[in-house]
Amino acid sequence: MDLSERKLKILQAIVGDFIRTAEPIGSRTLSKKYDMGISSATIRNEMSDLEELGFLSHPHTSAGRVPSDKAYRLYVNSLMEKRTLTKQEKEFISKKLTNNVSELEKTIQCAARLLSEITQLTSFALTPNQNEDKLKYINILPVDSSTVVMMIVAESGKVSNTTLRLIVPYSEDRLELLSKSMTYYYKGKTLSEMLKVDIIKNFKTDIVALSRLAENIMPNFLHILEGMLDVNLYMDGYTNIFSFPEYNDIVKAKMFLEMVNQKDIFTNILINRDNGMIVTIGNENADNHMQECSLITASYHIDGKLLGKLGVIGPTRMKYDEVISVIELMTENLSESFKLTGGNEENE
Amino acid sequence: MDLSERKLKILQAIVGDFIRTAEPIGSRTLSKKYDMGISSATIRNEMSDLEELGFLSHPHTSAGRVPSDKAYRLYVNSLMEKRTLTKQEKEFISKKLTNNVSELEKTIQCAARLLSEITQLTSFALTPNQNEDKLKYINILPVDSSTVVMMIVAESGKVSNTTLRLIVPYSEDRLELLSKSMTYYYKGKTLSEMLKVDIIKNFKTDIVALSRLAENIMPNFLHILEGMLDVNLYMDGYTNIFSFPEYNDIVKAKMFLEMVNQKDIFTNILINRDNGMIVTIGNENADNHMQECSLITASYHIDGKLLGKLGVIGPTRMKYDEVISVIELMTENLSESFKLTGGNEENE
DNA sequence: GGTTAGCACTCACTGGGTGCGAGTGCTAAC
DNA sequence: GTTAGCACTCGCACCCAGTGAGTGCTAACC
Repeated sequence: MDLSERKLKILQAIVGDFIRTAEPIGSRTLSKKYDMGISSATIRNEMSDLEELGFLSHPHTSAGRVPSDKAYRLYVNSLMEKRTLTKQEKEFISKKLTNNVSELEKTIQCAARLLSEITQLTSFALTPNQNEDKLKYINILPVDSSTVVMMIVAESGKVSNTTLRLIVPYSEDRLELLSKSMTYYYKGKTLSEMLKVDIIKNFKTDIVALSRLAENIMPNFLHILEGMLDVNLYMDGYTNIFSFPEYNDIVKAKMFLEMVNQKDIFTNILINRDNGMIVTIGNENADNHMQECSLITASYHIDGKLLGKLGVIGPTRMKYDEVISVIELMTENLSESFKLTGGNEENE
Repeated sequence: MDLSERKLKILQAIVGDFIRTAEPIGSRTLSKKYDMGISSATIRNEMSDLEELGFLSHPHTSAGRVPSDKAYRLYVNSLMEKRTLTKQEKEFISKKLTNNVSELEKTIQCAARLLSEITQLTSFALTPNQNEDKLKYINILPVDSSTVVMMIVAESGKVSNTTLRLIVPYSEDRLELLSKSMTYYYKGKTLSEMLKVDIIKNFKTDIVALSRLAENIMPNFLHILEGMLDVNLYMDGYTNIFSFPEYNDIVKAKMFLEMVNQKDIFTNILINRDNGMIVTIGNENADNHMQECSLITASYHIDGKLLGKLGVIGPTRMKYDEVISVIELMTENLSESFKLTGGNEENE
């Protein structure tokens, strides 16, 4: 199954050209464009072999050849020359990303936008999964006679707060006691562990005096915890798909847009993907509606722990070399900037 | 310029039919479908008059008539019968909206989704403009030796917090003093007033002992304030546009999607619109790319003060009666539920 | 045996031609 | 003022032939 040097060269030329032009590549075109020292007839024979091996296909008898998913896979794995970004490009990216780094969610959103601008594809960024994040403290502060703010601070620096209107009376002392007790009780537990414990029951028995207040607050507490565990998906560049001639078909464009707009499904696919740089091409994607797309994701981390994801989705005919390099650089930049500034972030 | 009863009836029939079918309406079709007691020839004469008056137009000589923007305007203003929603529909909407009312942003996001589901159009919801919201208090809390959480609470109940990494040392006392001083200084000022004051300068002179700490915190403070003033735009149902045959043209679909995806521009258009139920049809829209669209917005309020907006955008051929009724009901519901639960919200 | 020139063949695409049908505008009669 | 009748218009679907890019095969060449 090892291909000859010449076959590889031909395949590389076809994939490269097709990525650029979206037109099926003919043998004569190839022989004229690249001086390989062989005639179009010879190229035809080689192409025929490559087709038999599953690397190329024919839209119809009298058309040129089109690379298959298998060909793209070979291209990505070994034929493709990794694109090294210029210093300007690198600086541009890191400048844009470190600009307003003080807010995690906004930086991630900004990364998605930047990625779609550079690659001209549909991009997405997933905020970190906070499952393993541990509780630092809980603070309940008075706002007015019936309103309090509940604030949950995690070790990563993530903060969540919610304004609650209470139906039972409270005093500042009691609020403070409740905050302290809850902090004492949960400190060091991960957020998902906290969700699993039957909080209300435990509190009822432990701190009887506060039970009514606690009963009022606890359901909200659970709700906030759930909100903290949610990952957010930011997407950008939906309409970039229109610049690909293969999506000039209204039905195809519609299907693509409907797919990427089903955020719940899409988020799930992303969450369940392995970490690191992952490229899945066409039929390698499990999802039915993604059989004509390639999905590239990479993960970034915060203090080496919480993992979020960043990537693009587009037609299988995409500039893999460029896109991979850009995503690589961006995830590095993100991880770096989150490490340096620590938890300097605004939460949701 | 007053139209005869008969002309109005014909016009109403044409607009109604065209909204349903998207097909130009012919005189014979009309005479067969509606028993008006006049022949197709008479209808043709009336149609010809209506065309001269600018209410109808001809795609080409041998096609039926299509309503103009002027006709839609007349239809919306006087011909249309207001659609009264059934009890089931009303209950469905209010149930969906009050479901997770504890979080303002999420409720608004949910409203946008619901609206696009019901109307099958592209919907949007704008979070309230917080310009007039006044400061309640500022609280800066320690997280670890170099990290603090800054929390800004507004009178409406809106809370914003940001984790800051400080480069100067601090003590709990100093943080508390700074919080108290800032609160004292800004309490009762609106958020936009706070932005305008040269905060750093004032603080340098007022509280000399804390100047270094304040200097470190102030730029972030400004940044958070700006974030609190930002309105958020939630949109949903982008791909609904594909269900309209007039957008089967890939160029049109692309233009529409690119327009609504330019969130900055779109947000601006929405912010600058009058409050209350506003319908702009086709060329009544100032924006160039909206000449073939109708935009319907209504505003909801919170405690009778902060105004947000909710609405839809779609082809001029839309079910105005139904859409207007739904939006009306939803804004009422939103205003109501925000009033009842007060500031029971989670901020961003 | 690999390589190449030559040639017949395939097939999408384009553009002109045609018939159909829905609909109009006009006219003359009611 | 209303209506029937009729010529006319024009988009649309369909057919058909010409074009051109590209293939597959064969026979000759190195």
